[in-house]
Amino acid sequence: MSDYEREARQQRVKALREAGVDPYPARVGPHEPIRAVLDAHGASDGAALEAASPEVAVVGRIMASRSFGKLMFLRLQADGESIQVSARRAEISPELFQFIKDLAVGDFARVEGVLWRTRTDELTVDARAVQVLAKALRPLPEKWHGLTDVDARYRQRYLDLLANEDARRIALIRSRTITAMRAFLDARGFVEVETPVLQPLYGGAAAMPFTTRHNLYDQELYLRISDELYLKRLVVGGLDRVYEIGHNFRNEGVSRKHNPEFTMMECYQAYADYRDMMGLVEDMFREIAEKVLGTSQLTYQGVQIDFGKPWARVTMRDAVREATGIDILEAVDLAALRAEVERSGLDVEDAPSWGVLVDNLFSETVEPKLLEPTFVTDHPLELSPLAKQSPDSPSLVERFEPFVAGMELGNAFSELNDPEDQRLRFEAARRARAAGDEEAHPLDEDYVRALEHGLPPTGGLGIGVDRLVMILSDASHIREVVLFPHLRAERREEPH
RNA sequence: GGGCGCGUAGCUCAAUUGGCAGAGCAAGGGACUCUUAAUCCCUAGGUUCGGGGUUCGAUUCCCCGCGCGCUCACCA
Repeated sequence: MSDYEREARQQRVKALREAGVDPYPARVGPHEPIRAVLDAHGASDGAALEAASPEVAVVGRIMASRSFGKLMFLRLQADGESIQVSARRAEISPELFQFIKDLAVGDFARVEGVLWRTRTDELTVDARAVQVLAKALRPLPEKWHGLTDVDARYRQRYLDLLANEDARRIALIRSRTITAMRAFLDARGFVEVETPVLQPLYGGAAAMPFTTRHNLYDQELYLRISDELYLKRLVVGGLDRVYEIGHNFRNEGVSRKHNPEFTMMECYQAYADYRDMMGLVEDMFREIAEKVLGTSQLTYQGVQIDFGKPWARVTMRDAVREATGIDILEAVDLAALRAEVERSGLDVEDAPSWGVLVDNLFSETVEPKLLEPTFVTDHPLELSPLAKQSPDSPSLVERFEPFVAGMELGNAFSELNDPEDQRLRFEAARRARAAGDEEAHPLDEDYVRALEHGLPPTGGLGIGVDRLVMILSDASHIREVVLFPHLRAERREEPH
């Protein structure tokens, strides 16, 4: 590939070295944040600055450069803040002036100088001394179209962050969201823990795992698809309120809402049930939105969302009945439900079991309409091997999923703590597995043993953090909220 | 995995019916003491994603491959 520009930049680096200047020095001279300079002098007018001639030193990346012969302007940017720098031939030596001229857009520098205001009243540091901090060998993206190539934006996120304000905004919203989530849980007495990512047996969700191996123990391992079973073991152990924010890995499709590696917050609260967890979600989302955005009201992809109000609550049965006229508790087995679906003329994919058919009905007729924050409750038992059976209906469990803007943001239930029931559920899943359902939950003997020692009644909740950040940042694709999303392997560029 | 679309200079994009591959920005040289996408002159920069085919001639048409996007399926 052609590297005309790169060679020119390498020449500059070489010239600096030959002149005895380290282009990548180990020490940065004294300086203050650009924000501090703006705060201290942003209100001073030109006359006041001229009288005081305040001296400042700032550091940053050179984002723009405009030269007028004996005068030049640079824009220095650091940590999202920027300030203009000037160099005036009349004020400094010819050597220093040339040195500044030889700096390139993309380079890092420290500038000591005197504050003044230009004719356009812009606060500007007039350089008196300049230290090169790091030379760039490749250029920044084009300055006003920015970087729009989607693939490049994800593969070289650093360029995206430099060129596109929105990328930075989303990264900061993500950080503040997680900070606010921690603060919320910490304040309620939840203990943050870390459980294994490498698991000898995966569980806690219905999904295909990534597999790996530990050489020394000659052991097959899985990257976790969920941390649920470990967190509940901790509740058995007396950590009554625990949570973990971490990555789960699911060896499945990639879509607007799915990244194979994603961030999940799971929390478990002893002596609580799924209704308590609904209250927790309402409080948590309201508090996070207020902390991150300053308001509980927001717009996601044109949809108005208000986390200040209580969420709508609807059972899966009522939601499906309202959308289709079919009562899933009247059509109690697969044959009956199939007949109902057929009679209704709905375009719903057939399924191998009653529970899956209910889920298909729900996904296709209800889910896209759930724009307002809504808890959908009481799912088929068969789809929920870790949730407690509903006292009102043997075919349902105490479970809910929070939906916002048609997107499922999590999952929660009253945790199944009856070890014998748990064993039966696992065995049912094992039969489904034997019948070809690759995603059926594997039997975890050690987990059943833990339940046998006693798990108190416990409410559990998982929240898809990436999707929550999508909602809060109005991002349409999960890749926008993951700094380095999963991509196909790149063909390696030839080394230079 | 299926369908549709896209791939041209470092970046953002053009290129008539199939007829000399271009512009802006960035880069190099020059002019310029008030710019904010500065302006002006000059220069350089291309395996048109890769391979094959049709044709006198392919960025353009066809086939295969690669990559990316959208979408469907999958993902409770």
